Amino acid sequence: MANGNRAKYVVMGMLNAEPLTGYDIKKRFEGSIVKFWDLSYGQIYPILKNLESEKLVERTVRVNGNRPQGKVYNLTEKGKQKMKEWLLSDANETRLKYEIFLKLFFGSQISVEENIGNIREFRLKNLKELKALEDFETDRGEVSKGRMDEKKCCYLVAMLMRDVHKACIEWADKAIEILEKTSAL
Amino acid sequence: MANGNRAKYVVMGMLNAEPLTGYDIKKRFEGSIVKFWDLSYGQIYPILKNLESEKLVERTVRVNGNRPQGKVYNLTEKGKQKMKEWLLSDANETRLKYEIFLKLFFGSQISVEENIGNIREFRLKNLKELKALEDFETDRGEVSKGRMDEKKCCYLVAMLMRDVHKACIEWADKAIEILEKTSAL
DNA sequence: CTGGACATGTAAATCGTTACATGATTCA
DNA sequence: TGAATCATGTAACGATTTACATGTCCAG
Repeated sequence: MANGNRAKYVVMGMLNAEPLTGYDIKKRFEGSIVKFWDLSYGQIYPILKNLESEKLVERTVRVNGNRPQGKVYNLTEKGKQKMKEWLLSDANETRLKYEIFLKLFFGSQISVEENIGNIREFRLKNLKELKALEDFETDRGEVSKGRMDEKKCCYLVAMLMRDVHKACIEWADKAIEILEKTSAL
Repeated sequence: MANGNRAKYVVMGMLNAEPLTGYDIKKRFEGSIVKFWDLSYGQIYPILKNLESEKLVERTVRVNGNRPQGKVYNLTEKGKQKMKEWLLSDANETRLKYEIFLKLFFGSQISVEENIGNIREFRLKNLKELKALEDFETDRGEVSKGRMDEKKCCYLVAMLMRDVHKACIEWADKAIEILEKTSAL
């Protein structure tokens, strides 16, 4: 397993919250905080088929009026178990993989000014991501005894993302300052 | 091009600094700050073949004594041009893709204590990465007029990585505190 | 003379994206 | 009636990993 089959668990995690069609799953990413984990239909439908054959999900038919309209999947007990196992397994890969690292690493192949340009762009993108996060930052979730409600989960994820983007922006400011000194020398 | 052919540019970037064999390229990642961008032989050799057919690299033979020993590649003028183009192109993807996001996002499916466990592990891994960075943090590079020397590049990358890992650790402390309050309620 | 580092590659499998094909329903 | 949205899927390609196969050179 190259990277631990994350896509599979994204699907299962979503189905654990509520029964959904493949189409629904795709749509759930829009406006979601985990939109960067977006799956394509080319992944979703085969995964659903696969999960069904493993009896990790069950298929029912969504009825609208008297017509069938969509295959709705929901997580079985076995599926819930598998999902929990994954949630409790070791999270791998804490390493960062920003393209800016690579460009900066090879930065001696371009001028200082050009490097500053790249950093400015990196800063700008982080700023945009930060702004996009604002919607998620407000609701801390209920203070419910011993339970993790979904809002609290979302809040914590948003908080981490915000902090990382902020750190990147602050770094960019420092880096530009250092390089401008070099440049002005 | 799904993600802009980064692997190709990693190879070219390395060859721009010095002529190397495929084997050398692989070894260059060990102990390097961009070790997370490690390529497999299954990628390196086909890429090298490909770059040669595009005349972006040239092959010579490394001679050791009087025996040939390894195919050494170096970047052609055309290759340097391509590399520069990439360095000046828009860096895409500033989004973070930590597995912890996903686990936290689905965190309502496990207990608060289990979530705290995951966060603690995330914290620990960031701490390890931080320590591994210490070697790179020292040398700021020469203050050379208008040029980006390799040490400065390395220093800036290390600085960014360090800042991000620090932000993650600080977030983890805050998050654990919040969750412990919930738990103790 | 043997194990480890040097060195080059291929095959298979997995993972993921993009583009395409198809068709039903809904609403203006 | 035509566009948008709902809905399901496949095919082709591209990226990446893992495992395998092969062989040389050098030091102890």
